[in-house]
Amino acid sequence: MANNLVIVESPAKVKTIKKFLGSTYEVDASNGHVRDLPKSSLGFDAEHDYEPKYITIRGKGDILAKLRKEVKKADKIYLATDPDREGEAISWHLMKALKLDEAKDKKVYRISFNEITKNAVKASLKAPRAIDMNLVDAQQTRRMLDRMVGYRISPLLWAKVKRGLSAGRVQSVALRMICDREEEIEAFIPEEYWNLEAEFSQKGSKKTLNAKFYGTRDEKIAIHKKEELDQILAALEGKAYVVEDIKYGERSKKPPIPFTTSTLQQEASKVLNFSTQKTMRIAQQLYEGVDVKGHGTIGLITYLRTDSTRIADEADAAARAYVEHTFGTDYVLKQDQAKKTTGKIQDAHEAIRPTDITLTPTMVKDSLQRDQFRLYQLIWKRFTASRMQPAVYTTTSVKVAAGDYLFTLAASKLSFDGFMSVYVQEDDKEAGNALLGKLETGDVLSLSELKPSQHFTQPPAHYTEASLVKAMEEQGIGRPSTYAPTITTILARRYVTKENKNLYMTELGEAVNGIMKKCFPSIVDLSFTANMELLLDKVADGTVKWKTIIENFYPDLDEAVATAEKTLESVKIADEVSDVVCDVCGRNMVVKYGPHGKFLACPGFPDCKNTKPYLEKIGVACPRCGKDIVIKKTKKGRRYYGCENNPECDFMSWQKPSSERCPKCGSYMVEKGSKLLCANEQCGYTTNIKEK
DNA sequence: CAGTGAGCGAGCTTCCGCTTGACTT
Repeated sequence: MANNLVIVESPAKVKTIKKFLGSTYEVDASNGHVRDLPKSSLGFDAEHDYEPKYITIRGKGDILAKLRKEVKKADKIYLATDPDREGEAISWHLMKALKLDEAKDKKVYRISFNEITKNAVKASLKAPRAIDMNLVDAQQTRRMLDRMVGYRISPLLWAKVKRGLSAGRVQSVALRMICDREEEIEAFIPEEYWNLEAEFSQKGSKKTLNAKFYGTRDEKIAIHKKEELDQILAALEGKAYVVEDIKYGERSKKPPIPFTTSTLQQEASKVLNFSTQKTMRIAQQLYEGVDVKGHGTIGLITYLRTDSTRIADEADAAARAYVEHTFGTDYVLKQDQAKKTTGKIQDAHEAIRPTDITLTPTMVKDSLQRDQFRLYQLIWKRFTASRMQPAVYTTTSVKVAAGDYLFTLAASKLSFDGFMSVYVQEDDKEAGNALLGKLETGDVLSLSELKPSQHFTQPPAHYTEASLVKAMEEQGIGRPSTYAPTITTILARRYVTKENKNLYMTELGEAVNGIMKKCFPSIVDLSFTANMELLLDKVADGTVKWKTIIENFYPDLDEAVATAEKTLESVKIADEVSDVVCDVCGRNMVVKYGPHGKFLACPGFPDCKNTKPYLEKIGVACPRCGKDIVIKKTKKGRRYYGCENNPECDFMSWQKPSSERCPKCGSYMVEKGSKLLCANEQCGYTTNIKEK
């Protein structure tokens, strides 16, 4: 009996695939890449043909050791890493690291499947092939270009700006996009404009109809100034509002397509207020498996890092059956509509969907933590909706004439909810006009009020994590596995800060972006990655040798770095000065960043090595001793409030103390959400925080 | 969701992409 070994990337797949293949197959995972360029050096020598040097990635030694043992026992080895550029390279590295190319007594195959279903996995075994070295070379090119950019430019930033900084093909462009947007916002000049609404009353109802000013019969008029508005208002004085034309129609709204990593991150940010990192952390938990009562431990969603909207045929059929059973035949998406959501041919993974649609959010609610439940519910609803019919609105658009002017009135009514019976997005919720009676041409409407309103055009919005991910995806920059980590990096380098949900560039970020644009304009050009991909495609199809690309790129980069080293002025970013005086030498202390966050240091370093913890005052006096209350953090990073006079005063509180006093017992009060609670539990007095 | 609270820390850093933990911002 043959002993077979199948190696995949993700350990979460192992159990499922083992179940498909039976006892003659051992299945194990590489946990991603196993070898890489060394962390401590460039990893290739420009003088010696750019031959890359690969070593085992730290922490992957044990995994390789285990794989070696299993290889020993096997006759046939199937390299079943993901069907994409990185996956092909992982297979090649595995072959090298496990010395499979030297084991003459064993057969080694490359197989691939792009969904974890029994059919797909079984079929892959029947179509084994050799490793595609062109594809591997494309990956090596990508890897080396990234290494060159990152490891040659970062040290320049250490020398010219500050230690620990970094630059890279992806992060530097992400930063650039944020900086460009901020420049647009600063350069924006708001323009005044006016809207004019006519509000009509409807017989026997409090509900009004609202028509928008359009212009004359011949042209649409935009109102820019108050004077223009006043002229129109004067002309409208005393005029009758007559229905001149009515059109009835139908409008449909398409169901959403299933989630990819990027759209999941965007929607989870919008609906659940999750950061990209949080979304991925919780999705990973759902993917790895949760103990669901009555089902044991099961993975609730498919793979979470994907750019495909493709759905396995089995899952599509199951979803249609579920929708038909639950909502009725009318609600099932017509077959031809669904085909349009099919992704590219070579996508490694399916869309993100529930593994079993019959496990409804309600059924698993008790087995999940709150955030797990909320994210699962979002994914479940989105996928279910994607297999459902469009929603249909009947629409009425009315032209209302008043003298020479025209108003337009649009009303719509949902006539078939379709997918919206499960999945409603924010922008679907806004209420429009609801037409109660029937209108006829010639009807005179009774005007209750003319409502002019002044507006100004708005600058583009700041990027949020979600909108940055969307923009990066549109530009082809970064991959599903790197969107969240890239944001974490530019935040960690303090190029960017996050306030509420918005990303703002810092002085440091602006300086680094300036250097990049000046010294490496082609690398921070938004089209750099797209051009790189075109070249990599040529390597993948065998028309260009990978070293040709490297040889054409590196000398130019080398020269640009050398020039910058010579000509670029050092940039000094001043530390933020605090009002805390150094008790050793009397200078004002400055804010520094250590591994645990901010701290205060003497600007005289290294002569004066005095440091103090950074304390942020909240402007509230300590209820016990009257000194300032400061924000502190526990070892675990949780925020609490304490007295700056600690340890003399031991006042501490989890909740934010308020300067208000309890009117009932005179004790101090704390804020909790929008409530103000008395800190004295026996008292129990609560009130709402006053609006300011 | 409930229970939960500290005093460090400034010189060898850095890339992207594949994967999962360890351990905080």
